[in-house]
Amino acid sequence: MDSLLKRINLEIAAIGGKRSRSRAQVIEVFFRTGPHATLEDLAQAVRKRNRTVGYATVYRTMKLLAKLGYAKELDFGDGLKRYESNLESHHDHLVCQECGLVSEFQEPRIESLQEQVAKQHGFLPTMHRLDIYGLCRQCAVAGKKEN
Amino acid sequence: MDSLLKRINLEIAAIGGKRSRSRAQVIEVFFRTGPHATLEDLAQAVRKRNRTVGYATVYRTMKLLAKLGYAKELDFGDGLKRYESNLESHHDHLVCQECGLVSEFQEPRIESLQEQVAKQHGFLPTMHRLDIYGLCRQCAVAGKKEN
DNA sequence: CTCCATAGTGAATTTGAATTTCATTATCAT
DNA sequence: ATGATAATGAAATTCAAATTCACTATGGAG
Ligand SMILES: [Mn+2]
Ligand SMILES: [Mn+2]
Ligand SMILES: [Zn+2]
Ligand SMILES: [Zn+2]
Repeated sequence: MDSLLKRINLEIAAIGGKRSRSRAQVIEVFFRTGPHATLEDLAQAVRKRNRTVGYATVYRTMKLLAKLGYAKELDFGDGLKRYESNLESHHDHLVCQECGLVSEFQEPRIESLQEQVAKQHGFLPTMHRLDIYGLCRQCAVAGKKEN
Repeated sequence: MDSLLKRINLEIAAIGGKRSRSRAQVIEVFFRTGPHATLEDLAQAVRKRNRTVGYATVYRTMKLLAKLGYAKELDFGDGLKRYESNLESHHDHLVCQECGLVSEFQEPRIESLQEQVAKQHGFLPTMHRLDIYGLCRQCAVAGKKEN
């Protein structure tokens, strides 16, 4: 974590940036917070530790982390941007439309089929997004009982 | 097309709605326009035919078509809502990050693997979104030449 | 160390697509 | 025809996100 922050600061310096306490705090909170946190979530968590940090800095820092490749921007269609660490391996998402639970999965066969599809279209893929929406186990069971 | 509008009007009546000239024009333009049109695109097209139609009516009508199941809302992450007809069969999208070209594909093996994944997680899927981002054939070629 | 160009900050403001409001008009069952 | 109410369009509002700007902090040059 400390070495991670050091590495990030090096990269920031490499592109002509300086260090700052606020930004370091945002980065630390981000990597300590669970995945799929909204900007609001992150801002709350940061400001709980240091009230003086402004929303703008949280927003700017997350954009920066995304640019450097450390964070991924997510959008599950609820009008809120979410972020997750890009250090863990690639995965896709199951999003519960009832309770908002987001779970993750990996399916190499889907990944490879996507590559095939892209190739067939002469398309050079750089990323993809696969979100499956529906009801999580809990909410599916609860829904059945209501009938 | 005419019978489609009639069918839609019947469904609208069934839920206590009335008909209107403006709405009929929006619906007609929507089904005549290519897929993945933004709300702005649709509003422009409608107003080209009839200046008096307000943006609000275009927006409301598209939301209504989505609710009735005739239109699908799309979001390719550029901050603009897009709509496509839901009468054609399901497909996913290849989105060029350079020129904006959106192409479509169907891959039943991916669809079926998604079902499997959902089932494994006790998840009851209602829909999914798979977008592959990258460079279309044209832009990939153009990019190579620049190096 | 001191200087100082410039990156970073946070409060406040702005942006911009989408939605909502509201007074008016259009639809349609009776 | 009448009246209840759905639909309209201009304008106002919403809201997350981005931007502005006066000020502060950083860090390389000398
Ligand atoms: Mn995730
Ligand atoms: Mn499509
Ligand atoms: Zn759930
Ligand atoms: Zn292209």
